[in-house]
Amino acid sequence: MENYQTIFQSSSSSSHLSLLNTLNSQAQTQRQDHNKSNGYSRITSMEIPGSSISGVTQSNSLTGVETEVKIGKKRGEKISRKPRYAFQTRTQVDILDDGYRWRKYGQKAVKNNKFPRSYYRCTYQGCTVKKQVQRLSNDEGMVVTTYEGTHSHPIEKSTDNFEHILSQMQIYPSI
DNA sequence: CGTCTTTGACCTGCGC
DNA sequence: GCGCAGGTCAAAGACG
Repeated sequence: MENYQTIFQSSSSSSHLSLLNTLNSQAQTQRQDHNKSNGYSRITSMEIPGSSISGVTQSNSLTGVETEVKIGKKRGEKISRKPRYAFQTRTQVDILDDGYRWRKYGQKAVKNNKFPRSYYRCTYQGCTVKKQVQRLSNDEGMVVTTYEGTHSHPIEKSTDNFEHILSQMQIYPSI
């Protein structure tokens, strides 16, 4: 029954979607090439010139990590796969305002990390996208945001700052 | 009153 | 089989 959409609806103002869509396409192509079983099979880096997120001037670099996840651990359901993208962001704020509405549904202490990991789910009806946010203990200025799945709907609010950042992202094929 | 966060319990996978 | 770690659920409370 779970039908995870990977096709974005057209939205003229959704550069976030465009970017993630690009990543998704790349990831799928690379997945065919490298066909690793699981884990972080590919790393994508992005350089962002001085920028601000939600009014906080920070991020100089982002690192995107694409991987695949087995899901369906929900009480005996079938196992399927979802793309997952991790972005390392150097910022003082944990929550990047990416234009979507998120509801926090959990927080867990992570081993070897003094900061907890937070779990968020997109609140758009029918959207199953999740994200995890975690601050690195060995680099307190670095926040890792992991997106799981892709949005099948337009952004709900305008986030010029974030769009500006994304628009300047340069995607490197690999590390 | 609706929405969101907090937080402990619960479930599952994995390594030993 | 057991214990640990990661991920999710859901009740209760906070907040606008």
